[in-house]
Amino acid sequence: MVSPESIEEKGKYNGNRRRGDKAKADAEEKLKECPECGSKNLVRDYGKAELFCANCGLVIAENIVDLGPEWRAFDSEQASKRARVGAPMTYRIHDKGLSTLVTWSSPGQGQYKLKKRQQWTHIANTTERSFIFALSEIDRMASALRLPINIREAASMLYRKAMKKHLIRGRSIEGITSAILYVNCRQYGVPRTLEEVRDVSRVGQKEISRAYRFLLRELDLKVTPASPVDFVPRFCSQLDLSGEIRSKAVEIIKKASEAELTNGRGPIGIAAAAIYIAAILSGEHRTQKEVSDVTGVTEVTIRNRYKELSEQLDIDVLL
DNA sequence: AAGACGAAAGTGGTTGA
DNA sequence: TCAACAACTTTCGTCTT
Repeated sequence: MVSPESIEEKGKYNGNRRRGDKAKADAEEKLKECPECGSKNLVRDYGKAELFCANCGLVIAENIVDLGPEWRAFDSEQASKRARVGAPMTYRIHDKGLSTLVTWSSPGQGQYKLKKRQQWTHIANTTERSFIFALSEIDRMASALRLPINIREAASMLYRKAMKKHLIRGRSIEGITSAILYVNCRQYGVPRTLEEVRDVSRVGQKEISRAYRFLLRELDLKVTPASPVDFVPRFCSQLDLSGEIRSKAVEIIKKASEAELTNGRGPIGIAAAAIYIAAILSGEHRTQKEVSDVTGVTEVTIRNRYKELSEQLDIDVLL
């Protein structure tokens, strides 16, 4: 599931932790998985100072201490060399580069070369600018979607790849970055719905799906269809439902897929219906509207799925 | 008044000639 | 490229609690 690149990146990140933090690190070792859903996808959000599960969204700890980067920068030069996602630094480097280039051109070289050089720097300037913007957008959206760091890194790398293949020109950065996050969430088994991505994006759903299909085609990415099970923990958490209901819903989904009731159906609708049924069976009733609001599928679809499931799996749903 | 139900028409994406 | 198609949505009237 995890791409080789991100393992390398992670290794770098965890590799040389400062010694003084050993105690803190030990404390963190104990919290390796989510007590709610058992997922190991825990994310630290230093902005909000909390530790939460990327899978179900459960906040595990608040007011955690920011360990900071594992390196220390003693001056800006070092900082720019050591930072891995250094948008502001790149600005600074670029500034430097520009002025150097201009002073190099002596009067004797003529106007043509100077003009060429300016054109070149202009292009470098704008592509770099948009790249910086793309990275900051990836980070902003990933933050809003509460995605783990490995997905953010994978997203930056995918963007870089798209840039190398010249797929960005003439397309909106927002569309591409949104689509990239959508892809990566799926590849890492923590799928977000298209609506969820759209809500944190600055472009509409239509543009995101267009960019999504475009990327799949051009980079021939393989994205396995999302499983309904992947959505269950997060939806249950958002509906404030217990772990008992979560496992019941998963059980229903498994039976449904064995009975081939999931073929051709949208995974989110299946998840929604399974959760709806599980909640009723466990006496923690949620209305179709409540489930609909969280999952983004309509009540009609929940009804249709839940009818199919309850009838064909012989589940008696007594209200 | 709120929730559940289902019919009917509309939408957007996929598929196959 | 176009039309058929399945899944899903929108809308709305009706029934139940």
